[in-house]
Amino acid sequence: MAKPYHHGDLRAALLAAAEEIVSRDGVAGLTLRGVAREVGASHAAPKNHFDDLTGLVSELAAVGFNRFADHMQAAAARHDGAKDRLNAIGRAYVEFALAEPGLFQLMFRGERLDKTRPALNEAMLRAFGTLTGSVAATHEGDPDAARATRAHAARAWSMVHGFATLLLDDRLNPLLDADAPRADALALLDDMLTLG
Amino acid sequence: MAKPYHHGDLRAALLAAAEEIVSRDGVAGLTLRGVAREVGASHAAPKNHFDDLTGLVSELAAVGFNRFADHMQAAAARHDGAKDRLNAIGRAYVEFALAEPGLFQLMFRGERLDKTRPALNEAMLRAFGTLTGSVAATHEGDPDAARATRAHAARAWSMVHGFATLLLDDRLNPLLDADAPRADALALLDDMLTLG
DNA sequence: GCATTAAATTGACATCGTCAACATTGCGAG
DNA sequence: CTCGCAATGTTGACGATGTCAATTTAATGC
Repeated sequence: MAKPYHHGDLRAALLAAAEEIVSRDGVAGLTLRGVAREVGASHAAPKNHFDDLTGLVSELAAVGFNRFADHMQAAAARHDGAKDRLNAIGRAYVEFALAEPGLFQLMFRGERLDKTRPALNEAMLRAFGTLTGSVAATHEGDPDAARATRAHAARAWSMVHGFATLLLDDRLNPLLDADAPRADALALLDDMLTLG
Repeated sequence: MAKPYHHGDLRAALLAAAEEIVSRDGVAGLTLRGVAREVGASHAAPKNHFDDLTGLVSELAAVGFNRFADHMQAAAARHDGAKDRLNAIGRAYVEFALAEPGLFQLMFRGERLDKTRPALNEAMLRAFGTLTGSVAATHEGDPDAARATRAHAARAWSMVHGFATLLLDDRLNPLLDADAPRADALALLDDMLTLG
């Protein structure tokens, strides 16, 4: 699908422009007319490919979640053992948020996200599935695994997500080295993950 | 300050209306003209008390953070022992987010927040101070307390914040009982906090 | 009592999302 | 091959929003 016609592939161009804008101006700077302007199209052009702003944001979020899942899976593949893998995934979670803060925030901006869109729903399942699946692997052979697994998954997920979120919002500064907050954040994350 | 004149106390009325709107329509429904309309003032009336939308949001966030701090401190006061207190604060953190989802999300919407406003800055310090301070209390007498305390604080904070955030965004549903997700969430939180 | 200053209103402007009407292009049926 | 149709894009309009400048109204201080 999405063969060239008038423009070439306007849909892809719009998505690329949207990502560029989000990375440059943050999620608040993302506007339907802005992306259209950036690719030299008319202000209502996006309507044909995405229905409205929610549609564009949701499709871009889907792209983000797929890249997010890729990043975590690649990190997991580089480690052996259930526990090491889980920690690697957690680190990848935060690394992604730091590498693409605008995109990450967009992916978790609930108000302008239509999670029923197939692309987004599927990408979310993929991303979160790699995380929770990795937790389940640390409970192999556990008799009453269900409850403990659930709690562990929720804790690991909440921990890295909260850390990433607070970090991007400059809320952890009181806990970080003022000279190199970015690098210190990853050191702090490692301390958290290996805390016992 | 803020004695009555034309309206009575328009500043307080605007803040109350803003909170009402946020709680009813969510943070996306909060608009300068909307709050002015709600109190029967002209559309530019808020400009005199808050400079712009960022100002209004920041002042409302300050109110929220103070209430947030109160809620956590009250919960802490109801328990004895450093560890019980910390868990109680964590529960209060999530309870607050569930009780006032709109306000909580507004308080953590970085883009429209001016953290240099004295009221907001002070309220944030108060809220986060009770949490991190409570963590420090669990490390009394620890020789090399500094590093471990920092990691514990970051972990506790990230955990409850991530949990609250994911919960409000309907992202934890795969882990929750579909029949009573709200109640199950608090049970899951308790499992997380007492995990070992 | 009066002037100064704070508080509030009015009107305007640019931008945004969205919609309806219209134009253009590409594609396939005959 | 061509002609009609549906997919793509464009234009113009509407209401809503944030913000600003100019103006009016009321309270406060001397």
